[in-house]
Amino acid sequence: MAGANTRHLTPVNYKPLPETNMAERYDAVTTEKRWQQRWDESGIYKFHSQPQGRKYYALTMLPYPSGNLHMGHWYAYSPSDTSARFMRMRGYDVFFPMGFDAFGLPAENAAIKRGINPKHWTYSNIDYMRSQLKAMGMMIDWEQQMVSCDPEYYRWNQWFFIQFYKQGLAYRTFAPVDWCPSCNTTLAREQVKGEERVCERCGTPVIKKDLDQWLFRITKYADELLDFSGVEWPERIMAMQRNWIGRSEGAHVTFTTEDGDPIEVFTTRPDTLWGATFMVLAPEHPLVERLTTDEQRAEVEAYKLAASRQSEIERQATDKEKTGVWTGSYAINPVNGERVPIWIADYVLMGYGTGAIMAVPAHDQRDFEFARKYGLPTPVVVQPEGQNLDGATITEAWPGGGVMVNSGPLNGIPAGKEEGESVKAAIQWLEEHGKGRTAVTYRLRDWLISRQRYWGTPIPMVYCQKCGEQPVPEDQLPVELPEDVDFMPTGQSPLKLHPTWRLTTCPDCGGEAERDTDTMDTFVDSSWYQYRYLSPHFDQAPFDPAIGERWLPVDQYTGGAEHAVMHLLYTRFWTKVMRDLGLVSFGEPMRRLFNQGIILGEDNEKMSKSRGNVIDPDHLVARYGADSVRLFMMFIGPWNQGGPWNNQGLEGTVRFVNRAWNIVTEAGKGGSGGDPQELRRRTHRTLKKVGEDLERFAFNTAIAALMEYVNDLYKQRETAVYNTEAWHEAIRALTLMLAPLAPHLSEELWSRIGGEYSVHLQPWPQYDEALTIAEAIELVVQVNGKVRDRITVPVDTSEEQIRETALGNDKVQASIDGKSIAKVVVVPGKLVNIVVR
RNA sequence: GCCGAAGUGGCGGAAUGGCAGACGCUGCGGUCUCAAAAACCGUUGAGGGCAACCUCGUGUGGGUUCGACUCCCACCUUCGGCACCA
Repeated sequence: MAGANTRHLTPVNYKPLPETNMAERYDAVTTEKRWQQRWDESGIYKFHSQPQGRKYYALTMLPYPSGNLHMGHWYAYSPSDTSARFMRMRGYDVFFPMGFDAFGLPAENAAIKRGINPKHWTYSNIDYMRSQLKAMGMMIDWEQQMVSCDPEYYRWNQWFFIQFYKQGLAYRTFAPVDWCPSCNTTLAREQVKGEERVCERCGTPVIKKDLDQWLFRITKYADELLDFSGVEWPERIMAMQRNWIGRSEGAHVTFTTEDGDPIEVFTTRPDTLWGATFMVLAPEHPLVERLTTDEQRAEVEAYKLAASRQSEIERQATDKEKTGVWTGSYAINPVNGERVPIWIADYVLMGYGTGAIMAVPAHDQRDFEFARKYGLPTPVVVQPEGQNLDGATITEAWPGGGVMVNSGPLNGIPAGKEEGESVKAAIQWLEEHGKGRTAVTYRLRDWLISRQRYWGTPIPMVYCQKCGEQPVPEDQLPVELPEDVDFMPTGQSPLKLHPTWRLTTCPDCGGEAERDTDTMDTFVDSSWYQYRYLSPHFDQAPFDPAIGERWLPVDQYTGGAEHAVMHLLYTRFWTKVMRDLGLVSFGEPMRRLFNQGIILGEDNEKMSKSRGNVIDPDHLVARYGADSVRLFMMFIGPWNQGGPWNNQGLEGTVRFVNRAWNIVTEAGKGGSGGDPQELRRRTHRTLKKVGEDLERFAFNTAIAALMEYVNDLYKQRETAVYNTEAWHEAIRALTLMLAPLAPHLSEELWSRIGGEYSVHLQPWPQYDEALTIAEAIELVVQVNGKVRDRITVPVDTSEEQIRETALGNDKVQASIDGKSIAKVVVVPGKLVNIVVR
C-alpha cells in the first residue's frame, strides 16, 4: 500500500482561520443546495466515454418512478454513492449512472383510477425524483440517464426480441399459465411467490389460465446459469439461483402399456426400478384418456374434475393425504417384465419431468404412503447395512443407502450415485438394453414475457392469416405505444381494444395483418439497462460498442436480494444471449454483487403506511441536511443486514457533523502537553482504518473510526499540538476522509481550509505505514488466560525481555502465588500468558 | 424436509484465535444558564466490596487450545428462499 507512489499528506494548503469569539454554526441545508448547484455547473461528475485511467463501473439498481424517494432508496443509494466516490478518490475513473425503470402497472393504475395519462404521470414523477436524488448529493451524470419507457430505449427491447425470435430463443405457445386476477395479467413462474403462490407485486393469489403467450428460452442456458465461476456474488444469491434452476440428474425410463404405448418417466433413482410396483400419471397426462378402461372411466373422470377444481395451493400442500384412482390399465416394467397398474394421482405434476413416475414405495415416502393406502405391494430393493427390512412390515420408506437386493443384475452393488454404485450401473444397463437413458431435468421454466397490459413495450410481432406470425422488420422499429387508449381493466390488453393500432400489413405478403397486443414483462427492461447507460441516445445498436469495450462489464453491482431469482437471473441470461449474438465478449453482466439489507421502521417492522411507521426522508433532509441522513444510513450497522431506523440515532450523526464542522472551523485554545508524533500516528492509523473499511463496504466502522478521531481531536485541540503541522495534517486528512461519506460538509470544509475546488477531485490520502507504528506498546499480561496487568514496553523489546518484565510484575507474582510456572506464551505486540499449575 | 443467513449490554452494533462490549443511542451525574434548550465534561454489562480490587458474562451442551464471541461436533431459536420436483 505505502509504496513508492505514496502521496504523503502535505499541510501547505491549510490556512488557519482568523480567531473568532462567536462560533459559526453549520447551516447544512443552504450549504448543501449551494454545492449541489456548483457541482452541476462545473460538471465534475461528467462521464468519460474514454476512461481516464482505470475504469470502474459501479451500478446500483435503478428505481421505479413511483413519485417519491423513500427510506429504502436512501438506504440503497447513500452507501453506493459513498463507495463510488471513494473509488474515484482511489484513482479510478468511476461511472455511477442512474435511470428509471419506468414501465409498469402503477402508471396504468393511476390512469384507470384518476384518469391521468400514464406517460405524463411517469415523466413528472421522474422529474421530481431526479431532484430528490440530486438533493441526496449523488455523484450522477444525468446526461447518461436512461428511461425505459422512452421509445429510444424500448425500441431496443423490440430489437432484442426479434433477435431472440430469429435464434429460436423467443417462441409463442398455448399453455396453462399463471394469472394475477388483481393485476389482470399473466406472470412468469419467478414472479409467483411462496407456498401461497401469490403475485410478486401485489400479493394476490394467482390462478391458472390457458393462453397464447410469448416465452424466452432461458432453460437453454440452465447449465450455464448454474456456473458462477469468475463472479464474486453472495453465496446466498448463488444458492437461491441454483435452487431455483433445480438441476436434477437421473434417467428417462420407458415403460410400455399392454397396448404397446410407451410411457416415459423421469427418475433420479433408476437403480430402484426392480422395486417399482405401480405407475402414477398426473391427472392431466395426455395418455390418461386412452388408458382408462370403461369400468374405471366414471371414477377417473370424477378424479380429474376434482383435481382441476382444486387450487394450486390445495393441490400442492405437502401434508395432504395422498389420493388417486386406478385407470384400469397396466404397464410392463421394462427391467423385469412385471405387470404394474397405472394410477393417476394429483401428487404427480404435469409440469415437472414427464408428468409420469414409476412408484417405488419401499424407497420413496410419497409412493409408500400411496401404496399403503391402496394396498399395493412394497418390496425392498435396497437393504441398509446391518438391517433386514421386510417390505411387508416397514412403516416408512427407506430413502438411504445400502446394498441392492432383488434387483437382478444389480444385486450386491452398493446403492449410491457415485462411480461403481447402483445408479450408474442401472443407467448403463438401461442404455445397453435400450430401455432408457441418462437424463437431466430442471425446475427452471422458460420465461413468460407477455403481459396483458398497456404500459410496457409492445411485442413486435404481427399475425397474418396467410403467412402466420411475422416479426416487425427492424427498420420499422420502434413499434410505438399509442397514447389514445382506454384504460379499462378488462383482463385483455388495452391495445386490443384500440380501434386502429392493431391493424397493420404483413411484412411478408403485404396483406392484412394484426399486431400482437400484449406488452413485455418490465423485467425485460431491466435485463440490459446497464449497457444502455453508456450511450443512452445511440441509435445504431443497443449501445455503442466502442464505449462498451472500454467500460464493460459492470465491476460492482449493488441492490436488494429480493431480485435473486428474477432480475438477477434474467440479466445473467440476457448477457449470455448478448454474448452469443456477438454484442459483448463476456458472459456475466456483473463481476461483483453486494446485497444491501432492508431498512425497517422504528418498531423493527417493515415500513408501511398501514403500520404507520414510515419515516419520510425529505422532512429529515429539510431539517438536518442530506449528509446527516446519509451518514446515519451507513452508521446503523453492516449494510447487508439492514436494521431499524432510529430518530434519536440520527441525532448522533447530526451531532457528529456539527462536531466535525467545529473542529475544523473553530479556533482552539491550545495549551500544554500533547505529542505531535502521537497525533500523526492517530491520523495515519485512522487513514488506514477508514480506507480499509470503505474498501470492504464496512461503512459503519469507518464512520465510528472518524467519530473516535474527531473525539480525540477535541482533546488534542486543548494541548500544545494545536496549530502545529501535525494538527494541520489532521484537519486536512479529516476533511478528505469525510468526502465520500458526507460530500457537502467536506466540500464546505475543504473550501474553508483553503483547498482547491473540488474536494471530490482530490486523491484519497495515503497513510504512511511507518507512522502508524507506535514506539511503545501496551501488552496484556495474563496468568492462566486471565488478565492480571498491563505493561508498556518499547516496540523493539525482545521476547526474553518481555518475559522477564512480565514475570517480575507484582500483580503477576501475587497471582502465581508460589505455584510452578509450566509455560510462558509471548505473542509479540499483543500479550504474555503465564501458565501455572 | 432441503438450502442460506443470524443469535453479544436497556437498544443499534464492535471485536474472525489474544484486554468482550469500540462507536452511537438511551439513562444517570455535572459545567454553563434566572431557567430551559443546545453545547461541553464524566459515567452507564451483571453481582460483590468502604476501597485497591474480585467473581460471573457473547443462544445451549461438549471438544480443540497456554488462550475461544471467533475453530470443530451436537443441539435450540429467529429470519430469508425452495418444496408431493419423482
